[in-house]
Amino acid sequence: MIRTRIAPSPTGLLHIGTARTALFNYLYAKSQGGQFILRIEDTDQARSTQEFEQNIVTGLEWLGLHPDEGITTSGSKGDFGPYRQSERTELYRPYLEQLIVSGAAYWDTTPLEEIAQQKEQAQQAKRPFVYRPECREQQNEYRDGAVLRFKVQDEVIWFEDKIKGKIEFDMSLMGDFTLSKGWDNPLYNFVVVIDDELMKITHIIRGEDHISNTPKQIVINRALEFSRKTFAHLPLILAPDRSKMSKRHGAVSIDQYRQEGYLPEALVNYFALLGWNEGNDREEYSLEELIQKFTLKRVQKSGAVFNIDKLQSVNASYIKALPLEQKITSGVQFLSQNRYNIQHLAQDQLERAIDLECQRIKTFGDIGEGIDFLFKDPVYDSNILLWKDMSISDVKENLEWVRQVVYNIEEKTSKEIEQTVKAEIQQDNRKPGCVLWPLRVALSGKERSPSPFEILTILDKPTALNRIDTALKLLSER
RNA sequence: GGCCUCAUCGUCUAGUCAGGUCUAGGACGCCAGGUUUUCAUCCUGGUAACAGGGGUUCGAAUCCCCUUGAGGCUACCA
Repeated sequence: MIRTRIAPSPTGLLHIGTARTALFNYLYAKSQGGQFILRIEDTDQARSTQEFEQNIVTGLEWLGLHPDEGITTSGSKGDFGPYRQSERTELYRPYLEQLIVSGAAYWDTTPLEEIAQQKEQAQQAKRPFVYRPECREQQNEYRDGAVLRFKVQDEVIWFEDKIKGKIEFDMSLMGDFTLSKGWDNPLYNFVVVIDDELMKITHIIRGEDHISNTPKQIVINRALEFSRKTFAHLPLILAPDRSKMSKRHGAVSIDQYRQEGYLPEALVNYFALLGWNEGNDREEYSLEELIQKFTLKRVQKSGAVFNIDKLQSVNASYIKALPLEQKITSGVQFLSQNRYNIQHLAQDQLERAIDLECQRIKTFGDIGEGIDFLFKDPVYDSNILLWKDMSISDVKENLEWVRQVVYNIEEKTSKEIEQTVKAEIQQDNRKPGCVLWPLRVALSGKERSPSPFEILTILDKPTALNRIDTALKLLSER
């Protein structure tokens, strides 16, 4: 059974990099009929919080990446828990003891300052610094303030990365690294090996910033005689300057995208294509389709710049493709969130407005700006009522004329209204633009908006006539 | 500095493993045209790349070497 995991630290909001790594773990597990586990790595008690954990767990589920095991919004589940490292401390001690007994690890009380000094000396002498203290060969016991170090052997450690291929490390260049601070503070590289073994993880899929941790974990894993793990290191998501994505580059938390009105399906689709493709031109995939098609072999080797324009374009097409009910649900939610007075509109009018606006927006966060005139009378500069080189009297004459047309309209759909109005225009020998531009501006108060016919299907007739009167009044005051 | 990784349009990428069908394809962006009263949508077209240098070969984006560039890691954080 293939088992993969995502093991975030709750030291911040769910990061897009973490989400993407989770997605690839999820896709690989599911494509192989395996399981996907969510473990919380909160050994760093000082920086970890409940809130961040909650944010990560809900964020992943919002994306549709439901773990088979581990921490979920409805609590912990699975047979290999606990799934929070902070609740696993007593599990680690026997393995620490085992490493000491087998001679693979030793206690070191060398003060930190002394090591730093040695390091500096080596650097000044332009020699690589490899920490191998004399006490590594002594049979020693725990003393206050001691750290447990792994006794690194001179050898070449290599592994076959499923994405990058063979990667080798000359361990004679690596110093003895720390496994645990005293008995009670086991550190990342040690803990992760124990947890992955105990949770029966088979494939470790993570960001390539972990490549240099891999040889450490391999030697620990081997010293403990654990089963071999398969590694796959994902290319990183990069900021536009090609450096690692961080807060200074703008929105990096899934939460932010959620609040701005991105769809989880769009995010998933975009992230999947950021570093993976099927080998053809296809770009649209549901989560289910990704599971069908995903292979580690087709994951890109190099980092990918996160491009917000592309994400927006993907999101826009997902919004357009949404079933009407979902457009309405999300539309209503974001309109109220953005404090638009949607009560002013009858339900069916509101629904038409949202459906209409979904053609134009890139994110649901944008909804409202373009149709605020539906919720309140617009305030605008009367100059924009003038189309091209029309005179004020010309505009007034056309508006007065079209007021009568609007007054007589009985049709309900935009298409029917359009037909009727255009027929009238033709019959009266008018230029469409001279009528329709001022009408549209009078109704919307905007230079850019949906068509007047669309607007007329949403505004009730008294409001529409009222706005035309307002426009006429504005023109008279000039 | 040391170690590791990577390298096709501005960006995401197809093509590289099994060299010729590549005057290098798609998407986003941008530009132009069409539709439209406007903007958006939609449709059509265009723009733009094999990092450089050596090999190997009849033939290299594709294989090899070097250079250059970019990124990651270098904790008693994860």
